[in-house]
Amino acid sequence: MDTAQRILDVAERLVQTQGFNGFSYADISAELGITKASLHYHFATKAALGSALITRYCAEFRHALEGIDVSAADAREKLRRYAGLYAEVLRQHRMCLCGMLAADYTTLPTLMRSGVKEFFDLNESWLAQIFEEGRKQGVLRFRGPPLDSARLLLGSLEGAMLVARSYGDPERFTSAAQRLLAEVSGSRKKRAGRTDRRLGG
Amino acid sequence: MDTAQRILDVAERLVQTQGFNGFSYADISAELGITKASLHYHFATKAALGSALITRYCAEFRHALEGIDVSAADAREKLRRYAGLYAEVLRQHRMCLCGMLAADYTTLPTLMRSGVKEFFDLNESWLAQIFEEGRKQGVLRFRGPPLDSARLLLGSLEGAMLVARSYGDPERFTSAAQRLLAEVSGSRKKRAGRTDRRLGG
DNA sequence: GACTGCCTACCAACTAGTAGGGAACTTGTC
DNA sequence: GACAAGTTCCCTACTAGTTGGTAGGCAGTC
Repeated sequence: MDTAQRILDVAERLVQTQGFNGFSYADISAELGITKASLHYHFATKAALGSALITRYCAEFRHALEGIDVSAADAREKLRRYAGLYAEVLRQHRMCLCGMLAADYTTLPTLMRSGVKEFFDLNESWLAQIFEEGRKQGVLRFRGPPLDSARLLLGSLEGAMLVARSYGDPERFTSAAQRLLAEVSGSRKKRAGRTDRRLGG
Repeated sequence: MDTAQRILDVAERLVQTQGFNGFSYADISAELGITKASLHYHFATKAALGSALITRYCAEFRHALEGIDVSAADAREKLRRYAGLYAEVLRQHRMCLCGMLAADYTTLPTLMRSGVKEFFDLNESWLAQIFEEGRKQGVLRFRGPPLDSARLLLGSLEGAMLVARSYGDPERFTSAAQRLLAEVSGSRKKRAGRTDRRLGG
């Protein structure tokens, strides 16, 4: 039905798997059985398509974060669910859209660049809020300002995804994410042999 | 003088800043004042150029790691110097070559793919060794197998680079790296207000 | 009659890669 | 020292295919 959405769906997957310079209008055209000219009708330029991609991704992510906010028990659980969001993306053999675009950053049109930063800002401020909340509640123990922890977690998850995807091994990610959450949230309990509940499960 | 090396120098910078699909032979040609045909004389295909890039990068990195091995005092200092390697790359507004190629991974020729994994393997095994050594010496305290810590550190540094580069802010990286090293090496000392010695300084 | 959503048929610029030639240097032979 | 043969390294000129993008038309719908 909604052609614009179907175009975005395909383009999103292509960016997340091949990068912004790794696909062309012809790829989308072939997959959707629609001409390139029609693609240009919906998204005049590749830059416009890219910007629309970021806008939609940000909105969806914001929505997911709100979902976590209302349903997760405490800050620790929220962080686990947050990491689960990434795990789910990786399970589809994809990289985070904006993580991928961060790699292509210097070749991106200006509008897209600011979109990528907005995504990171969104994530950082949400995470910082969770860290602050967790500290107040006594569930999370960490050094320094909440924003520092937020940035560390965001960057580390993006990087863990990046490497894990090269090995085609999501387990690399989940294992790193679990350990990371433990470190960054100040969990000091002995967990001999015990495996944490699966991320996002 | 050595044209092949100059080609590799330019190509390396282009990959590290724009990605493997973000530059062409024409870019190198223009910068070096040499024709595309001459480029093809030295590196028959773009795949061959890419593979040579990885091989050289791995060799240089291996050399740098050996340098750290012989000159750094203890495991903790080695990790600091290791992070300093990344900080130096970022200071040149570049991404780690193989971190960048990890983003382009699915579009890469097979030979390059295995090269990227070899780079990560090299780093992981070196780091794992350092963690093991540090644990034995009692300088490093961490949970689980050394290889897990190695993977966590590698991925996190790559990710911190990726994000910091988008903001054009190396401080984002160094700050995350310091915190990361503290967490991952089990440093529990109070460091109120104190700023760690600059990474790689 | 205007708008939507698609089409055919283009375009110039660029992509990696090839064919073939020529100047400069090195090497072996007399 | 002279000469030929080979090698190295670059050139001009070209290819087929792809890139993002455009012009203009046409059927259906409001």
